[in-house]
Amino acid sequence: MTSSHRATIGDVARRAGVSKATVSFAYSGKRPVSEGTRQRIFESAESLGWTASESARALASSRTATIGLVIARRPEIISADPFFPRFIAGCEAVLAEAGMGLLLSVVTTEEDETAAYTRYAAGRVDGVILLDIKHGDRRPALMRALGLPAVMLAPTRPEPLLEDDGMTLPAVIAENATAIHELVGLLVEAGHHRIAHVSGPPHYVHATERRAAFTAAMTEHELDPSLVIEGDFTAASGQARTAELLDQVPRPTAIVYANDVMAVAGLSLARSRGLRIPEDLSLTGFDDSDLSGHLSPGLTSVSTRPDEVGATVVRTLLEALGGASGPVVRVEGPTVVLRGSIGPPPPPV
Amino acid sequence: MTSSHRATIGDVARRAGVSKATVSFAYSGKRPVSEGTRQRIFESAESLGWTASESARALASSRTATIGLVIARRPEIISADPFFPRFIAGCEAVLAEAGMGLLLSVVTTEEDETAAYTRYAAGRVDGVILLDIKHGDRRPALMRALGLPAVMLAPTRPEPLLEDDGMTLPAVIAENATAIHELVGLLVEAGHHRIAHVSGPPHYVHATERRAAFTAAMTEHELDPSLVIEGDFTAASGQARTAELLDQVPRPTAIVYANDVMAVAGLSLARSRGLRIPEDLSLTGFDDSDLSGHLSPGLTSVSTRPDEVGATVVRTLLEALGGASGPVVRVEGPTVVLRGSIGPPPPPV
DNA sequence: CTGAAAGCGCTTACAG
DNA sequence: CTGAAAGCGCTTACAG
Repeated sequence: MTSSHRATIGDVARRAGVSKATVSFAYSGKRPVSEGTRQRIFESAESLGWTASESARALASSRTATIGLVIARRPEIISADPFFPRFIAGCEAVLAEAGMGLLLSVVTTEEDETAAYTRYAAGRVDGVILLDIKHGDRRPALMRALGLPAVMLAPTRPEPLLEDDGMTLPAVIAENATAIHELVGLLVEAGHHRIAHVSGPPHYVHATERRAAFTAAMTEHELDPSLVIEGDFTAASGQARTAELLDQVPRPTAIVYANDVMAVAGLSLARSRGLRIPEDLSLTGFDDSDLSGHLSPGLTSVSTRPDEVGATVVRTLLEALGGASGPVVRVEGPTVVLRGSIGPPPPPV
Repeated sequence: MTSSHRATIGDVARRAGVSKATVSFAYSGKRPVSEGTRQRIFESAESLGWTASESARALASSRTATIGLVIARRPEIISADPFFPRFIAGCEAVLAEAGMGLLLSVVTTEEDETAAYTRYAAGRVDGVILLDIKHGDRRPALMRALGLPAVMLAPTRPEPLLEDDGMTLPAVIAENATAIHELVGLLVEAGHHRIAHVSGPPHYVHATERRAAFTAAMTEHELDPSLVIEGDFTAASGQARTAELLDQVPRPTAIVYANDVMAVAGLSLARSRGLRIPEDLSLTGFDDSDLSGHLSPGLTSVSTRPDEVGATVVRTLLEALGGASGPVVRVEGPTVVLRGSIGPPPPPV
């Protein structure tokens, strides 16, 4: 209140009658400070409304207290995916506790993606989170070139991501295969034989993992595993691929979708063709969006706990920044959420 | 390549045979630099792989080149709202061009919200974007207390947001009323009389604006404007409120929802009760989510161009940071997207 | 058109 | 338990 400008550590030190170093140590705890001195410092800081300048701290300590996240998807697809907001909320919970922040970019081209990481590497973040890992993903190499610490989230440790020298990036593994196996098992148990899968885009590791799990599960049950058709996670593809499947003779009695949006679009299309859900057709989604639980009937889906995943990813990154070498953490698998969209198949004609 | 550590402006200056000042000016353009010198500087920088440290730049120039966005909603609701990802993408487009970044927080309590803004104010951002303005919103006062420049996005300039001294925050106005009027007009034209509205939570200015527009439009057409029922933007409320409306005798022949998710949940419920869309019931949403266009039938909705809104908001904030005083920018209103979910009402019984 | 130097507000060895 | 001082890597008056 004495000055119209923002207080600095010097103002606090002067008012408390100590050195700037002592003020700094009182807050960081990196050196013991006597109780009385601490009190005076905190009081001075409070009455001056002082908080340390993050810019100055960043320059002096070479730590930005910020991590970066670059999402490389079309905005429409992000908005259809309940994963991101929950994931980010999970990240934030851990970051806020550590007094850190999240720098976010949404990009659509590889060029913009590289530009974003490059800007991040210019002293903007301490490390980054790599999502949506692709087969042969170029980002691990880019991270190394930029000297940017990173942790990746992937359904399995993808072999092509091993770096040149054999070192691997820290990773959080969140597998999806088990849930797909469970879904197929439930449908088989209910009596289904012709089960189809609408997959995600094959360049994503998580999409091919779900697809491979579907094929494996069908094979295990000695059913035809070839009813797989490629979607791209959009509502448009859910609608179009479902139309193709429903045109087949005989048509599938159940469809396992790689995400909820495609499933909801498919469900709507099936209904518009006069099919009853689940009497004529069973459907399952993936991601457990808020909408799925409140459709009529509800959409059976898979909850992936994105908030826990986000929290774990950030914790892993912070450990890696702290010097822990290449930890690989596995988070608990997703769980199936059973709702009214599945039932026994219709009686054969 | 000569050193294993990151190059600094000093390294570049030495290699190019100039002073650090000249390197700085060659990049900022704030002082003329001869063409030959520029070339040598850029070459030196490139061969050293130098980019200016953002931390140092921030400290020296008192500009963080970062803006902040705090979203105070439950993650489930964010994920149901196609607005945010597109809005953020729109922000990014402008920010990236300016070499700036976006710091994002997702919070659920007022306490965490305040904490987030407080951290931002500690030299983390140059300014913030205020979304989801509420009646009597406390944030303008908070921004002033923290000395944090801000721009707000609101459907109208809300009077309670005038600051104490009569100064107002810069604002971007994106009104929704016109589109609601249009929707009601379309339904009336098709022959509907009993039209209901499922609103958003009344503390939001944008929710009450849509609601008020509905009431006004109904009154204009000399129809009963009282069929308004309060939702909260979640699928659950869309389902529950629709159930209540369908239980009324006589029941409404058309429902105008304040967002798409509620409309989709409502549509699904109506169908599960054996109602045909649009023969028995017409429905409209708001936001134009990717899903809406690919349901069968499609959901008539309102496109709000969130990307343009985001870009405009950022431009307005950057102008304000540049010294322009309290600009108020109006962005083009949203447009109705007509799809199969509306038609003539069923013949009276 | 260019340079030498102060300064941004912290952190952290060094010294006591 | 505490202080004086150097240093983080830039930007920007001041001077020529």
